[in-house]
Amino acid sequence: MREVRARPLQVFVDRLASHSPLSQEECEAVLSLPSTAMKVPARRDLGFTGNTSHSAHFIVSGLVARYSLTRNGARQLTAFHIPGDVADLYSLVRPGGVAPLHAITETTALCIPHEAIRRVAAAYPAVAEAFWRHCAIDAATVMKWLVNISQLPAAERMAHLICEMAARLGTEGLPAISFDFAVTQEQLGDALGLTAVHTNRVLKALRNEGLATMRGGKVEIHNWTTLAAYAGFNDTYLALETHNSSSPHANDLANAIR
Amino acid sequence: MREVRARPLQVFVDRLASHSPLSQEECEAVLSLPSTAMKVPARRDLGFTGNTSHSAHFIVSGLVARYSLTRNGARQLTAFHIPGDVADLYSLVRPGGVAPLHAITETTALCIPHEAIRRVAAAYPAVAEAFWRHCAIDAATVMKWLVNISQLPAAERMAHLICEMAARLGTEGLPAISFDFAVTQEQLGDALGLTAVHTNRVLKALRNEGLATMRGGKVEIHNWTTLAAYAGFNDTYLALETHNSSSPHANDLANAIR
DNA sequence: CGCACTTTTGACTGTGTTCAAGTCCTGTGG
DNA sequence: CCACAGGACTTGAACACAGTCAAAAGTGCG
Repeated sequence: MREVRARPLQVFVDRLASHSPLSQEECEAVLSLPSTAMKVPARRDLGFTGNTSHSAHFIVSGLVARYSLTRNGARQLTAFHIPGDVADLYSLVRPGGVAPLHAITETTALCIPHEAIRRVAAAYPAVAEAFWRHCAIDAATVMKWLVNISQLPAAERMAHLICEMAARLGTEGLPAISFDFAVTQEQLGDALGLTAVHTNRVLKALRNEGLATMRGGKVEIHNWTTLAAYAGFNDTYLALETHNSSSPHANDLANAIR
Repeated sequence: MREVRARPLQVFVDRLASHSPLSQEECEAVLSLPSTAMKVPARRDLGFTGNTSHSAHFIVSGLVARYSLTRNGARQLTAFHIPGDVADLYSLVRPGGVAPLHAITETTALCIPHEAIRRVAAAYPAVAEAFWRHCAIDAATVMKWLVNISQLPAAERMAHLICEMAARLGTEGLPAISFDFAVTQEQLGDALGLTAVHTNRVLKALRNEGLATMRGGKVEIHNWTTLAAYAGFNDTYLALETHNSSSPHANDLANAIR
């Protein structure tokens, strides 16, 4: 833990501004939020005391998973968080019901005290709404995972997750067709509700079908259109680039697929 | 559609106040929100124009389900909404990404324009936070469904849903041990990710195990403690009665189960 | 170089699906 | 009051997707 260099929250502001219109002053208010940096090695939880939280965690770098455990030890991942996300912004309104966060790769995060966030949200309604929307997009993603896990066969679920990560990691409204995604097959299975064995078989099938390859922590999408069609992927729920989009046609393209 | 009698939103205020501390003035502000009543017969969607929404829907009476459809026509319910819920409060921050709502029984709802809600939220930060929390509790429920559908066998999932509805429909922190839940087995299956056939078999099993009976649109819980233990149910995620609780021991009891 | 973890593959099993038929229940019209 | 129709519910039998168990091959790190 150490005090942080100038403007570390710029990426967060960019993310908020991508889905919510914010004035210069409002951006400044978010940028000036106090924060403390923490570095978490791979395969460790970001520490909470118990399951009660007093600060939110902004992801600067790394890959983080939110998860839940069941009685019999089964693990279900409920989100992947990438740089620019505040992994547990919802903890502001549900401090006693936070799910644990696990650093999949080495992660740098900024802890932002709830009171500071609440102060900014109270002073700037548009910022409060942006925070709320940030949470709502996360909720929409969870709902999509619910529908997919419940209704899609394993291979389509896998393809959909790959599309989702590609869309989120992409820039300028275009999905990333090649990106780092350093999850093990077991973690991937925990996200998709599959065993590691079946995850392996599904990845093999996607590879053989020429849709996507996932190996050594990297994803290669062979043909975005084909993969997205196979997965039934439509990026609307991610609310990417609805404001100030420099390439609005990209969304149209993705939407047209389905 | 007709203009509405005095204080129809009192139940909503009560709900908000149950999880968020609100002053008299803040309660008044919510109560004075403009609204238009609508009555929807059973087995009809609450109508939206397209999937874009300009108002939120407060449920006065009836049972409403939120759902998503997949390409191949499969249906997944993603929430049950009971009186006191605003079924689509999140539509305020994601007006273009709303999921359809289906009236399972005859339903009376109040349409509240987004601008009016936004105005009150901007004027009263505590109200904004209460709205945000209302959405966050819904999101936590969806996350719980995700974990259950992905990780629990069918019977435990069913038991968990029965516990959840009992807890939500209960009063004074105590779960309802007997309540109306007029879903068909097909709808129940759509909520749990099961076929109607298997739903029927699971209900039969729960009946034979003496855990709960569901018949004719009514649920009877034979032994709450046994059922909750069987389902691994813990009501924390529902954030019931965290403020102004007249019987705080009730939560302790429920939490003690797990 | 050796140990631990991850990935890969095979064979068998089981939970839940699919297909099919039959029963119950309720509302409606003769 | 009864016949009928259409849902909803119930049950059976066969099947399939994914899980379980087991073992081997690959990978990376100390």
